[in-house]
Amino acid sequence: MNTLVKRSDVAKLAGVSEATVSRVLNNVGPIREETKNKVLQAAKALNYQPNSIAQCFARGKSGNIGVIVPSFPKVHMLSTYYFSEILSGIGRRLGESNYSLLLVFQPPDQPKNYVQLFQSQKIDGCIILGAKNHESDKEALIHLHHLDLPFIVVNQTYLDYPFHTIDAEHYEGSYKAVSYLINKGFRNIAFVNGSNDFSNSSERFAAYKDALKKAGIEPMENWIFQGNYSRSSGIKIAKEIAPLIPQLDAIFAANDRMAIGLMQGLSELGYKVGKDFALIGYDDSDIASMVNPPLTSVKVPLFDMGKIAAEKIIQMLNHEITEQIHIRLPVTLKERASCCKQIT
Amino acid sequence: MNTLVKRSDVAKLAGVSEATVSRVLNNVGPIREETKNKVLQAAKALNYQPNSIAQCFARGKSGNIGVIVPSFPKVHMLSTYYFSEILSGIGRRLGESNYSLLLVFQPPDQPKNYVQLFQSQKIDGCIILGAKNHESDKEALIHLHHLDLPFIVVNQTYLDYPFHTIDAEHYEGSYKAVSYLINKGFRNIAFVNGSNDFSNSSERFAAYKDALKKAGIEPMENWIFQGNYSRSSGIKIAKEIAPLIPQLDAIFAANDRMAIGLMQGLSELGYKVGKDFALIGYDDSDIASMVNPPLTSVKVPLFDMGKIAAEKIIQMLNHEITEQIHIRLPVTLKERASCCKQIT
DNA sequence: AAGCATAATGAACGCGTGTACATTATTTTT
DNA sequence: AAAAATAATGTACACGCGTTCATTATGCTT
Repeated sequence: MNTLVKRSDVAKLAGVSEATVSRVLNNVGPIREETKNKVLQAAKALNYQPNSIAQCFARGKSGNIGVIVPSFPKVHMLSTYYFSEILSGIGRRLGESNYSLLLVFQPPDQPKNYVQLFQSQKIDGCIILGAKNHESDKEALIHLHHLDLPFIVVNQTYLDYPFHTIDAEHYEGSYKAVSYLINKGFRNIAFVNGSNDFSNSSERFAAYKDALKKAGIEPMENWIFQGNYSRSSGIKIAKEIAPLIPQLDAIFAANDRMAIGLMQGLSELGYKVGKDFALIGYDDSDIASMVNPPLTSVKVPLFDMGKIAAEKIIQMLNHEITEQIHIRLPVTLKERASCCKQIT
Repeated sequence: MNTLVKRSDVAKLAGVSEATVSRVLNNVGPIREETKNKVLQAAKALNYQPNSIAQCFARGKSGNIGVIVPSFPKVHMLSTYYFSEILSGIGRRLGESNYSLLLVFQPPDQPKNYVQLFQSQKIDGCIILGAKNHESDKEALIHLHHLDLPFIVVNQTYLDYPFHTIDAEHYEGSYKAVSYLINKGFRNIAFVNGSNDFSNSSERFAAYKDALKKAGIEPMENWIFQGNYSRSSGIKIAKEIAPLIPQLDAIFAANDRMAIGLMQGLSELGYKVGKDFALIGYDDSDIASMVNPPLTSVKVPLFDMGKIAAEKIIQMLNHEITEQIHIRLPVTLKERASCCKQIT
């Protein structure tokens, strides 16, 4: 890789001007077939590869889509089914495009400044994962929005702001989950939610209450718990929930990791899923089918959400989008053995 | 984001030349304190952000480190503890540097050409994950190596080639695992390996045989199975292995996913881990502690491997590395309940 | 065959930065 | 105080490409 082949080399070999080389390679303007062949042949002979940076510089675009991954203390965000699936989806779509995927790990405890990424021209657009309802997060997004920068938020809905978002029907999903339990004959259903920083959580909570009420069941204040979407929080809550088990039929957890934490925690205390209580998780992550009994869960099309997010960002960069994007994908209930408790 | 602030704007406001602005911001050459302050103030006032692309262009470097993620049909590679942990480690280290992380998903079935990424100046160096022993993979790496391009291979060792590699002590890890089983009194130990495309697999296999022989046990040809590191392959192999269970004490699986597949498959056939046979996995992924019984596993410092890979690539780009890198990190055995079978 | 429209190509420049070299201001040396 | 050394700043250009504008070749009309 001593001296890279550049456009001028190709031009010289082909016996044409640099402009012609550029035109041939970019397919612009009318070109005589013969010239075209000469150029292509020369480019091939020299194994010419346009300098991406120079192209970007000349075009005034980076050709990169930034994907912002949040960071939480002690957790490797990517090692979470949720994020990795979305990221895979994004990668799949971008792989089919000419854009590159710039992975940006949001440093913890630092004020978020996505605008800088645009100002420095590092990215042309960005996809934001794991945004919270915090003021600081919202401000960062508002800042982007005010500058009319192309970005899209995945799996987080902001009611008060017209951001472009891709989300899933978490209200419906949770409603389905709880209704499913009710239809199975369970009536005493606890709810273990994740952090309220995410709109997902609020939606799930609302649906939980509504589904119960619809069935004529009054939600019980002390049957509602709050974890942080981690397995350990599920284990912790298991201890609080255990004394209530005699009265409880079922538990609805806001994600699979917490559900598994509950399973494990309660199991240690002598309560078995599918026997002493039913359990339903959320996300339908890979682990749902690995535990015993397998976990009934609400399947969220995370991969597709990533794909669509990438798709939409590309469209935005092509100015093919005029209206606000607010896509919500449907979710489905994946039945497994964790809800098989016999009603007594 | 109408018109971006550029160096000339800062120079004008500060009343100095552009070169001086550049010098102040890059900390080169002697600068009068007063001038420095003027420039910094002007830059701040205008909220100046250097154009990253222009910088890269001028410097002749992209400032990107490419991370190559392989793709296999039907699997989202990232959603695998293995890859996501390594990637997180890489991200952590790069986040502390000035390099950006360009995530490159290797399209399936396409001839690999990493050189192109360098020729187009998209990346300055790269970290390759999931490389195989296939000719095509090796050729791609040899090509890189011949051109003296900075790259490092993670978790794959090539004996015949002087590539830079970061790996873990998989021979020792497997030896430990098998010896552990033997020390616990198990003597009839089956081995379920993953694809032979990976050096990891060969190492594990060799250690399995050696550990047995060391204990005076002759490895049995028909107690050796081959999966592909997926859970479904574990489930499939469970059917083959079931008839042997009466004679078998224990199974050593080359990764956790297959181990869990075995657990599930054998469980369906009536054989319980920790009762009818002992089971030990590999990777110590998050799922190991989620299953029941929890899976004893060999813990591989994937996150650290990623961190070190990034560290080394940065050093290579700084020309701080002269000798071949061939790091192998130690692994440890993580004991859990899956090896508690009572010897009869 | 002259005139004109259009196709095909070349020449020249800008993109925003880093930096080598030239120039001027300041300090040190004698 | 003059000369020399050094600090501080400015000028000019390169980096490799896309692209506008100018120019030349070709084909078509009358």
